[in-house]
Amino acid sequence: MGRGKVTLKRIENKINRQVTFSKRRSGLLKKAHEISVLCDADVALIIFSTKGKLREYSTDASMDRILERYARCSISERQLTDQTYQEPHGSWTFEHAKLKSRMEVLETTQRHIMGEKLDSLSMKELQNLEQQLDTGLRHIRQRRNQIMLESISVHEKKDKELKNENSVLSKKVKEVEKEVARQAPVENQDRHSLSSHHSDGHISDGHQAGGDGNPKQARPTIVVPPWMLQHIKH
Amino acid sequence: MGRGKVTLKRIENKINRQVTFSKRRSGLLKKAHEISVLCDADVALIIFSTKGKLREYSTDASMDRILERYARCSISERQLTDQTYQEPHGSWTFEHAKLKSRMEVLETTQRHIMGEKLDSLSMKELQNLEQQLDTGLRHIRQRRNQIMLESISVHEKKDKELKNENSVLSKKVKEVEKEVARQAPVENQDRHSLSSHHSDGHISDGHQAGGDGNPKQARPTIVVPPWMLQHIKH
DNA sequence: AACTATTTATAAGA
DNA sequence: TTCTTATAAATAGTT
Repeated sequence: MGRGKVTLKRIENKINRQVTFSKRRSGLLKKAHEISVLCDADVALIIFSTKGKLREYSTDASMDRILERYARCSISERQLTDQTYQEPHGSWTFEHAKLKSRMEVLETTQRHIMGEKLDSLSMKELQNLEQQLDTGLRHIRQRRNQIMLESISVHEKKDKELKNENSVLSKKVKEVEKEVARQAPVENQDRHSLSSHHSDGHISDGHQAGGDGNPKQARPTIVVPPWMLQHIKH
Repeated sequence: MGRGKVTLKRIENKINRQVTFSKRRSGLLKKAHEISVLCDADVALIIFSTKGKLREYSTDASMDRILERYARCSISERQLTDQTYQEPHGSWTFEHAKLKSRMEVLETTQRHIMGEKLDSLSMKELQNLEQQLDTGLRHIRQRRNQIMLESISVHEKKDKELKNENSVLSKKVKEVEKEVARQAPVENQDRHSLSSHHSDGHISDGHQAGGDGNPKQARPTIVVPPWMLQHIKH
């Protein structure tokens, strides 16, 4: 639309470029406004000249609103397609809006995961969700199981140590009693009752750890409830 | 530029508006690209249709860069021109930080839910998580099941309708054939082969819907795979 | 999705 | 920048 055809290439003549820019810019702004009004569309247009001068148009002059809306859209799009999404540097309203919308997405997902607001999901989405949760749950159960088994084994070890200590102490007590009985055999019944009290104070799990008896036989039976075992797969 | 002049007013006819929007949108995008290339300008254009569909253009496809640049400009502009310019409520840096930390929490939870980074969780936390997930998963499966059953019942209904239609059509065809055979019993074999071709063209799922045969008997057996049933609890 | 009569945008010139 | 004008481009209405 002009006396010559245009080729899509940077206009090298500086003056010419400046003139064309000025003309086209107003044309573009006008058309942006037109489509906005005629077709009831939300439009945002930002133009920087080579020299950095800014001109803008936005439907209802609400640039912020439209940019926020854009942020929401572009974020949710990215979330769907780009798993390696990273926050860019630099912060301002737009970043804030993006952050906000990203959080909304996260919150919605969280809801879905907890089994709320499922009506909006398609069957395919539900299936994906289910599979992810199933996998996650399996990992969690594995991990919990591992922790429990570790805890059990720690307790067993401690138990064993305590038993050994106990048996050593028992032996010592017996020896001491023997010694005492040898050195002062008089007033027998009084001493006896005293030593039996001592014995009660010992650490003991209710059965007599005999002398140097094999501790393997003394290990307590720990019952693992069936629900703890039902997810062990390896 | 068209057969009629445009008046700057919302196009009331919906179809018309949609068509005009589509045309003008591509025109606008083209012109945005042209000014960007011809005049070496930085342009960002965002267009939302009435229905919320987004189309965008930005120089070098770097929308974020341009929007950031816009933000810088627009903020410094506001600060220069608007003496009453205020940071939005408290420092928004603070707001931003709060938002960010909240999001980190959400993201961590999400991770945990997906069965990642579980090492930092205690057994109690794992147990809670497990229970929540289990409940959520149950809801999700219930919902998916519901959707599937609904879909199945819709299909069954459609199927039944089609069968009925089919049987009606079959009856009609037979009657027509009888009529034809009665009115022109000559050249028997030719007519016969013709009518049998007709029959082949009929809508049919492979079994002959006999006359006024009971459609209930004709209903196909829909096999529900076991994995679809395993979570039905009511 | 094409076509085409018109309107609109704009390149070149002043 | 602005005005003019010839011409290219866009597009409204139509098929």
